[in-house]
Amino acid sequence: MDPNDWQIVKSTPLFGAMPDDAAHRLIGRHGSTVYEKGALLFQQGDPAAAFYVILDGWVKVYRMTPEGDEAVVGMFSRGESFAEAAIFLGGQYPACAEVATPSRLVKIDGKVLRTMIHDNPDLALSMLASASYHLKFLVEQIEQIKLLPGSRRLADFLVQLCPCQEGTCEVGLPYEKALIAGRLGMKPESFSRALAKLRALGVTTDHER
Amino acid sequence: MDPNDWQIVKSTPLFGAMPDDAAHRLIGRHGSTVYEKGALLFQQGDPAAAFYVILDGWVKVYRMTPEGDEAVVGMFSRGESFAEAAIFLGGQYPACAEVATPSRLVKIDGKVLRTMIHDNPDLALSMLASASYHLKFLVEQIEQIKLLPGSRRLADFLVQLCPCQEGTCEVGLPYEKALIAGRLGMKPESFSRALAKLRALGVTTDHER
DNA sequence: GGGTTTGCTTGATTTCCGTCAATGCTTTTG
DNA sequence: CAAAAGCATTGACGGAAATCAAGCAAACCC
Repeated sequence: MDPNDWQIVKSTPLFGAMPDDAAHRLIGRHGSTVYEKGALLFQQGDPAAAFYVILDGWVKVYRMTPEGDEAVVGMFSRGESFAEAAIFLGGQYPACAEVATPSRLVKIDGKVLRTMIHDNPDLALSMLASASYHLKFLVEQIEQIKLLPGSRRLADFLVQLCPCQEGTCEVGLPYEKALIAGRLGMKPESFSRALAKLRALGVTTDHER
Repeated sequence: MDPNDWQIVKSTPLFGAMPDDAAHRLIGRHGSTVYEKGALLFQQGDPAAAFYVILDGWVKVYRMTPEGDEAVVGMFSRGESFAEAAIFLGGQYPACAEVATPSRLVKIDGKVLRTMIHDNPDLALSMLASASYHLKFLVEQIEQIKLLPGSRRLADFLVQLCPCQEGTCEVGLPYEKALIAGRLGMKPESFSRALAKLRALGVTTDHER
């Protein structure tokens, strides 16, 4: 595996706390895989056999209703892992995952992970930390959806992207606007209007800020 | 500890997978505590030192905005544990917890838990299962809030309470209506109207169904 | 038992957001 | 280069829910 990639893997809370040889064993020999935009990684109900670490790109995790509507429950990018929790949920992914931009991912086998946890309790603690982090994120997302109007959610989202604390700054949107809209729990049209509202308060836009 | 209580504790996924002596050590000597309605267990930002198992009653877990609005992110009752994840989040509770009905709880020290996980890897696996379950629950809740109208959410909530699959049945509401409203992501007024809507479809109400 | 408090319902109004539809812009493709 | 496809914006409309405010009922308390 490329040393750069290795560094990304080691930057995750999960692998960071793990001895190198254990990490090597988990990742296995195949290393990373390249996926094109739109590729389906798994669907809700599929047997949960593996989880993923992102080396590059963005992945959308969402739920589908029988009627075909979708609700985005998470967007993940470089240095993040997702679907670890599904490994422990008794067999099935509770959501779907789709590649949102061209991406490179490392796929990690669930069975190997379980046996390794059994041997290495510290690993379990970092898995718990990772799961807890995702939990906290979801709790915050519920709070936002319940309490804040859409334009406010968008504003918060943009501020989170800003590298600087004060003054003006410019950020590139990480992925398609329709996707951001989904992530924020609204339709693309509402997203546009929310952006227009912010424009009145000094937000310029050229696909950026 | 009362044998009845002990059975409840053992019915949780967390303690069920644990040898009895380990469970005893975790719970410690004090056993259960009685809380009255409205008691604050912890607030977001408090140092996360312990988590809880419910022997009786209901506990509301919620987030507060600086403006004072609150968003309920979970309601827990007999046989459930909550705030386990916070133990692994680096020190702070990400939400508040308040006793919603008179309750009896067991408080479990986080440090003891961590050292025990270190000694007992199977325990880690059941903690992960428990955390994953909460995660899945939150994912489903986000889906519901985003995609379903309030009256539909209320209907689903009532159906979940029904013991029987078909025919008519009668259920007592587990806690105050305003709280149910919060749990479902709406205001008490909207809750009332949603109930009125269902009444047109054959739902009678006398504080029950 | 009268008075207060608390919880629930109802009404009128407003805001927000989703839907449907039309248009412009950019990118792709033959 | 022109045609087509995809994405973003904008407008008009409707429905759902929040807000403000009032009315009712049961529970609680001297």
